Amino acid sequence: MSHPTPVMVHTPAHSGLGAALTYDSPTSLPAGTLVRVPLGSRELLGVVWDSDSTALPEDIALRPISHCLEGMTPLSPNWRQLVTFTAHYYQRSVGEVALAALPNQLRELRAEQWARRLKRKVKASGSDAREGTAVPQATPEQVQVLGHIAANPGPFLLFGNTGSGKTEVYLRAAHEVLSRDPTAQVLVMVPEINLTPQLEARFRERFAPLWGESCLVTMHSGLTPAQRLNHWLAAHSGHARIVLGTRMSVFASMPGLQLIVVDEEHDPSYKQQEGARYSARDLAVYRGQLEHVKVILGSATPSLESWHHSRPSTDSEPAGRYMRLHMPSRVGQGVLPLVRRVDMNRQPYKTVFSNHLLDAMRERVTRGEQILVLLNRRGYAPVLHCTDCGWKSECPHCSAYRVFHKLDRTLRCHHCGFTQGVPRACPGCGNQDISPLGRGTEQLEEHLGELLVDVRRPDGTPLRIARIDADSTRLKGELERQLAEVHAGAVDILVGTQMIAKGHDFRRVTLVAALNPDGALFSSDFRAPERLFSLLMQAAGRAGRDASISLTQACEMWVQSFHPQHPLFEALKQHDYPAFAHQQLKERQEANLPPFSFQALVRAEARSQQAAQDFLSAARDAGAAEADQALIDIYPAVPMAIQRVANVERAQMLLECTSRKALQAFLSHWQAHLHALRSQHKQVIRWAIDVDPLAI
DNA sequence: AGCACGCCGACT
DNA sequence: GTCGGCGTGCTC
Repeated sequence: MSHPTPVMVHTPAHSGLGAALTYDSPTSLPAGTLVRVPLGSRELLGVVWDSDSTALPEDIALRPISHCLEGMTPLSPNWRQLVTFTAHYYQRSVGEVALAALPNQLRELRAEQWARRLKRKVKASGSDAREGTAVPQATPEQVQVLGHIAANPGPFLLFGNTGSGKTEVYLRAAHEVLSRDPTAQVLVMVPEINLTPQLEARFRERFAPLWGESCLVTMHSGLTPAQRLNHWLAAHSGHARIVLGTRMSVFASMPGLQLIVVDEEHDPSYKQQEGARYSARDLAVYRGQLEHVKVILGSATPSLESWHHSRPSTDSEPAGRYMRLHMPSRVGQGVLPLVRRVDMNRQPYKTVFSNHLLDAMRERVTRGEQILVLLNRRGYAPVLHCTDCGWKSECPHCSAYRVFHKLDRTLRCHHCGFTQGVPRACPGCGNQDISPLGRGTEQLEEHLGELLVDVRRPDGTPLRIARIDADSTRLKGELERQLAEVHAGAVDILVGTQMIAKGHDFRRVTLVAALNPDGALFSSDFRAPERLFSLLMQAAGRAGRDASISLTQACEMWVQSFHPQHPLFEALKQHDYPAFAHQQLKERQEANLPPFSFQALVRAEARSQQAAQDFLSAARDAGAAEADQALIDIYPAVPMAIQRVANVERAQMLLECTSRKALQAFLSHWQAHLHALRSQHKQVIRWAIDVDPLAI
């Protein structure tokens, strides 16, 4: 008996093979079964898909399925629906999304290896429960929040400062579902797992004593292929009760899923920035609805989207779709740091550290306390420049300057990676005197060392400054090593990029300084203030987490700015996210920006800027009539902020609409035009649609 | 996207 | 004489 079987394989949407391919199978295979199928001269992993009414191509002889990966439960209808939705919403092929959501090694596994693995797995499952540690008493606030979560369908926006005890709420909510039902599973998502090892530690500490070490698995890009496969199988089989992972884990196959937690839900790293550009946070909410499972989004500075969606009802307007739960207190004796603004207009020209700040830093170090200094620019200086002829360290391949790295005396392009040694003399005029322009973390570290050379720690030894950024942590394990040094108290001042503001508790930090945050205030990117506020709040949250210190000495967050009266800093001073959000949302509403409208971005890359823009303009013309009818604005094509990267010219075109549905419907029709246009614009290297883009 | 097939320049 | 450049075109 012959069964025509639809199978999804990894084929891109623009190949004419966007839908399922039909294969021949001797037996009827249930949808969700993993199979290997021939395609051309290759053999690929595929997933048997739901047979809809897709017409079979008549003139093609069906090839047989090579074999199926037996002994594994088929992927569930919910999983397939999540994948289908993602593909449609983000304008990609279903096969691409489905196969990208599966561990890579599953693709390479041949039948014999598969059989061996299944046998091995059975004996591996044993319980190894360990000694438990005391579970803290829930605060009245936590009890109340948990009560709301139990009594309402969600999704919930858990709004609470660093240290307000959000993690304890996650733990208890997870414990509740896991202990009620022995097959229940919980998905916990974090922005970047290596930045938040503490969360993993707390989940392990709480649940390993109950259900063994293997009850929790992680999913992130740092796993080896073998680990990824093992962890994926543990989740898929239901053996792992808690999956803790980054954005990719939203696609984890979890048959017993009962709860989804998205920690730091505002974090931009939830948005995938290549391939299918999905938002794992948005998909988590969709998945929750699909699987009738509660979703908790947590943040001290929620995304304005989530804040808006969780607005309480007013006289004129109904409440948003999410339920907002507020946790205002800080657990323990910790108090929120005092925010101090330094008006840089009153400082001498080119001041890096105001004297006030330096004095405060000296005082803290002398007392044996730690300091964080934030600057969002790595390297020594962002530009090298000749005072004679005006030569600047431009990258020959990008429309950007190469950054001067003094430590290894190189000029490095942070966009394409092009690196050269620093020239001895100006390449333009031979002048020996070329000088750095602007400041990066390397220079800051050096400069600070000179300024504080006379400062001694309580034990009389000289102070130590360390730098943490993408350069200093390039080697594997280096971040952990450096952080351990800070925790051990070997470092007094930590200079770094936003990396150090995320996730880590530095218990003895009592002063955090942001040196030059003004760039985000007047940025062309309308989300820049939101990101800055979140970064500063998070950085402020690093300070004063050690009760013994905060009792004796107030913690401080210093902000040096030329616009100290800016409402963003006012709100920061009051630790008042709601005020900030209110002001920002008002601006967004007036300008009709998200969350009051929905956007999509088409990006094109070509050898010449003209070719990239021509393609986009043609696409605009092709969709003009339909877009007009659907009340969609298509803006003219423009060069991207960094127009050229690695000798490729980039252009983009923005689409905007007040209806998400209308925009989505338009995009799926328009795709076909774009594919057709692509063949007429042969100079275009590639193009892609980014739905709900984060940066424009 | 792969991967083959296919038709033109510098090497063992 | 071949090795190999990447331009079209096909894959159930």
